[in-house]
Amino acid sequence: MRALPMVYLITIPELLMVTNVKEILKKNQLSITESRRKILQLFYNANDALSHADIEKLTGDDFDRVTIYRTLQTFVEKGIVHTIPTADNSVRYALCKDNCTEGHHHDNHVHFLCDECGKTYCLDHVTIPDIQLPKGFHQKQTDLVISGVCKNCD
Amino acid sequence: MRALPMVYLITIPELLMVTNVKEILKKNQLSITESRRKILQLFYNANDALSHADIEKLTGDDFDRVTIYRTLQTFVEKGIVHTIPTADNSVRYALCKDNCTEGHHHDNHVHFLCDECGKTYCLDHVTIPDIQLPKGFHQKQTDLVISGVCKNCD
DNA sequence: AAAAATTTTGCAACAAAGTTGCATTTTGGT
DNA sequence: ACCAAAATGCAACTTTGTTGCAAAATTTTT
Ligand SMILES: [Mn+2]
Ligand SMILES: [Mn+2]
Ligand SMILES: [Zn+2]
Ligand SMILES: [Zn+2]
Repeated sequence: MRALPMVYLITIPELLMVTNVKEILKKNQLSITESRRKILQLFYNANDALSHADIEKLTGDDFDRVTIYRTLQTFVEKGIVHTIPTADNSVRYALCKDNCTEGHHHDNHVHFLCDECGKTYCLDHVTIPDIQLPKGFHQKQTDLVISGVCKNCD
Repeated sequence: MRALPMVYLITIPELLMVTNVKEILKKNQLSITESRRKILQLFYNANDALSHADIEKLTGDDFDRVTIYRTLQTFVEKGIVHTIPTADNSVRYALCKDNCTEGHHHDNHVHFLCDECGKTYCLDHVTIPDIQLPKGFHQKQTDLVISGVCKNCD
């Protein structure tokens, strides 16, 4: 009989992670509530963007739908997460990695949507090129979303 | 008393325009119905993109909401109009000017959304630059939407 | 540590947006 | 004019998002 493969179970001390999230909330002058802690933690655990529906599923019935809407809105306002518009009309949210501040986002990176697995990626190192607009048009925000097949579904 | 300003009223013969729209429907192997004719005509009259809500207002209660949804869906499938994703999660539709065919769109131009007047422009002459994606990612569709202040609201 | 002030949450009610099934009407072809 | 196929209208339903307000939780003050 062959030996079973060795499995290393690494447990990350929750206290550390929670503290981390707490610090971020404090830094942004937000009161520490269960919903904000848990939802922000979800973003740190996920490696892709989350929709409102995703969060609703992941949190079960811990929180009311309205609370999730308001929490996401707050995070966007504070520059903690940014929104990603999609062609199918369902906004996703992802952590801001650039130093975004209250009311001012700097996430000028490209977003990728996989048609296969549905994942939304922040391509943090792919920046949006400058676009020359016709006379009279003044640019404030630019969203570049590419869809196709991701590296996992390749 | 000053003379009133001269007003030139130009009436465009409806028959001509309708025929034009009819031809486009025929070319796309779609049966000529009142809703398709009227909605397609709306797009030819408008110089900016239209949302489902816009069309609902413009057509009054001529058609059911569901018919408008289905008509737009058909137009998109046939390559007559293309969708424009927006940050506020409301899809707009605009005529395809490139030679798009059934199931294959080629509208790789930039879209502009005015924060002031809410208009959506197809910047047909501003093309989306090529984006170099990380290994393993395969590009199918690209949407570049810029928001700000348009030339009219400047 | 307790009380007061402020903020956040959950609930209910509502509005807007979109989908589906099916009977009726309209369209295109003979 | 007739028939088959396609499109429409209607009803019912789901999903998504918003608002007001009382209750609960958090922060600040004492
Ligand atoms: Mn991003
Ligand atoms: Mn366009
Ligand atoms: Zn994928
Ligand atoms: Zn404008």
